[in-house]
Amino acid sequence: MSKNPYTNAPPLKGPASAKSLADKEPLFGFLPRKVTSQQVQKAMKGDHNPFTKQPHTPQYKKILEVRKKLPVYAQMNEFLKMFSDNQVIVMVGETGSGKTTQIPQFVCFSDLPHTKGKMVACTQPRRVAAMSVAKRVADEMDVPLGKQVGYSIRFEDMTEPGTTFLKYMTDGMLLREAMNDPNLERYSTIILDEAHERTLATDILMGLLKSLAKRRTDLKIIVMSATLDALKFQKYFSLSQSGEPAPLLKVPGRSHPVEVFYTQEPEPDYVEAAIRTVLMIHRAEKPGDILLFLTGEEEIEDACRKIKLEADDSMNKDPGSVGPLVCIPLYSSLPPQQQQRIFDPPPPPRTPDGPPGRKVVISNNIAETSLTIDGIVYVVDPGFSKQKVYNSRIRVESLLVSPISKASAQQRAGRAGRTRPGKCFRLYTEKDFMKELEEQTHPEILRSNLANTVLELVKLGIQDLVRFDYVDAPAPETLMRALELLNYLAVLDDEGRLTPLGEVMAEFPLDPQMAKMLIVSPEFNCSNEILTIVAMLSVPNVWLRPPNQRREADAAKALLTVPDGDHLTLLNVYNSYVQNAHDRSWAWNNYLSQLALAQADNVRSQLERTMERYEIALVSTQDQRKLYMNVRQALVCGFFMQVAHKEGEKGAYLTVKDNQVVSLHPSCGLDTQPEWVIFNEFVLTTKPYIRTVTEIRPEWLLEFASNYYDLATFNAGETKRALQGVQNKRLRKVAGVEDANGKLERPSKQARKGQ
DNA sequence: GAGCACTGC
Repeated sequence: MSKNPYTNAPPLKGPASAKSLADKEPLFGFLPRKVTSQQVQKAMKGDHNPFTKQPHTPQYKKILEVRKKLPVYAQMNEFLKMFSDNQVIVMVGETGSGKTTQIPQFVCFSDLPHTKGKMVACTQPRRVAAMSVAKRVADEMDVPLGKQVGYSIRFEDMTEPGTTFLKYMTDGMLLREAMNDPNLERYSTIILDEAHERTLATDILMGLLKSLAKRRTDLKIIVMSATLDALKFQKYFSLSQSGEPAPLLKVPGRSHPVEVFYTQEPEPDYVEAAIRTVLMIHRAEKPGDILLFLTGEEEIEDACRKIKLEADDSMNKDPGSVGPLVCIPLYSSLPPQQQQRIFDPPPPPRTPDGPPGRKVVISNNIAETSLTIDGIVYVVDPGFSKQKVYNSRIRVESLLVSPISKASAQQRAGRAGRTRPGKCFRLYTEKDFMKELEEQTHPEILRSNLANTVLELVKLGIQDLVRFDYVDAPAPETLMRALELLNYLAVLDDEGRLTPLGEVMAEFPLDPQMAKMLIVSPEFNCSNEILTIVAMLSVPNVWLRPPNQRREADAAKALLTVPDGDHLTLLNVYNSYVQNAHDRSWAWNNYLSQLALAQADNVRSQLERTMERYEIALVSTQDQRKLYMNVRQALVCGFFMQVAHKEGEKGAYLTVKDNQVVSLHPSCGLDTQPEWVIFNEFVLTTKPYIRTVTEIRPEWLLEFASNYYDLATFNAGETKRALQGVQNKRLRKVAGVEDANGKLERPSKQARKGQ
């Protein structure tokens, strides 16, 4: 009251009064990791920032009052005691408990990282979360974002070395850091948040931290999770000899009750049932917005149209009792401006005293974790989502509509209770919920191609991949497949150690095939172009195709298409974008996503910086015909395991060695059906397709990937016969050379010879 | 002649 909060110098009244000591040294008497909640609360109450010693801004105390109401705040003492006594803690807290914002701050007060030149890290699975939580916590701690509190995500490091002591970051970013600093020396405490999501990066980090905890007994670890699968983490992090599980701190959530309804019988058509349920809610339930979960873009857009039609119809028939309804689709490939529509208020009644309007958001899983929509009172949950599955036999990741887990269903229901009590309509029976749904969604590590992960693990110094202490161990076959790929790419030697090439490859945030072709591309005088292609392949689809302008979009695409292959088309698109000065309207007029192109630009410069660091030259070839030839050869050096051979005349292709029957994807721009093609992606939709396809010559396979194209390892068949013919011709041509097999590790000489 | 669950480096 007596002090002007805007003054910089606090008035010092009595020379040695307790008050002035608290101002000058708010953390006086704090013993690292032995701090009590009384001490912390006293320091928080003071007029000066305990970490900067600056006077607090006026809003600080207002925010503090809000923080005090969070459930986790009441457990500060319990937490600090547990933090003092243990190296590893597991915490569970439902949404609204405040754990993500408060626990890292409690840790800072106890750990005092700034006094020892260390940091507290808190990981998040998503970039937006890392950014927005850091901003909130900076406000709460009354410091500018990027100073004492900061965040670190790909493309953006909002931290100040020497100043930042609380850092929010993506899990992938911490994993990257671990590759160059296996002991994570700069951190005194590491908090893994949202561990229940079981992202690949969080799973690997848990394994690393478990072993690091034994080497660095000074490192504290906190695993935070939303659901009740805490016991698994507690047992996993049981570090003591006695095998006692890590201690658990439970924090209650703060949300409103949600009443759950099930169907009496299983629904044969969940989309139809979902539409019916939404309309039923609209007619019969009190005001409040609806969230409907479906699986993909097409399903969502389709349902939107049908609901709109039916709702308009029913309002026109019965304007006295049915209000207007707006349908808002939500999925990530929507332009941001359209995604913003989910925050629009519901429509007003048609007449001043008519029935109120309602908003229904129809979303895929993005609304389950990544985005929260306030005002949702009703959730309609058909119980399905698209999930990634990995088939190690044919090395293909695909998306499959599958039943969700119980944990997912609970998360979805919870979306109805964020602002007031709500209702959740599950379009399956209670018996199915109890008996058929898995407890948890399978962790990503069990559903992915692990080529990249294995490369990361080897780079992290893990020698025995099979015996690495995974929270959930992947199938040995999946690991073998990954090792096989890395071996053919010459990333690993026969002892499973990184080759010098592998060392460099691991530095690139790319799949191994792409990293390989980028690194060898200077040998083909086209690293400038391969860099562009790699960047374009690393971002979402750049082609826009609005449903009512398909013909125009296809025509625009045809103008940019290079008939030799889709990879070269991507190169052409990027170059045209740059020639047109990165112009937004140029992109728009050509039915291209400016957002994706800008992202490609960003990725390209990041990769270029890494190339510079490892002195990988950026070179090009002037003659376009020669250039395209060189680019296609470089593609072979990375993607020789993704080749298909035309069989017969009907347009069927057979993938090399795996012998999968595939077709060229309709988006493919090739003007003929070449005998040999290299592809970026195998997609399994209505049938198996290969996407982003470029013509190659079979002799390049024998020349640049002789290990893989050792014909003795091929099953008899059309592909082998064709390759045999090419090989015989080559042998005749280079008569006098005893061994025509090139060395995979040294494509350079082979390549130069070919020019 | 068909997509594109979502993240992350």
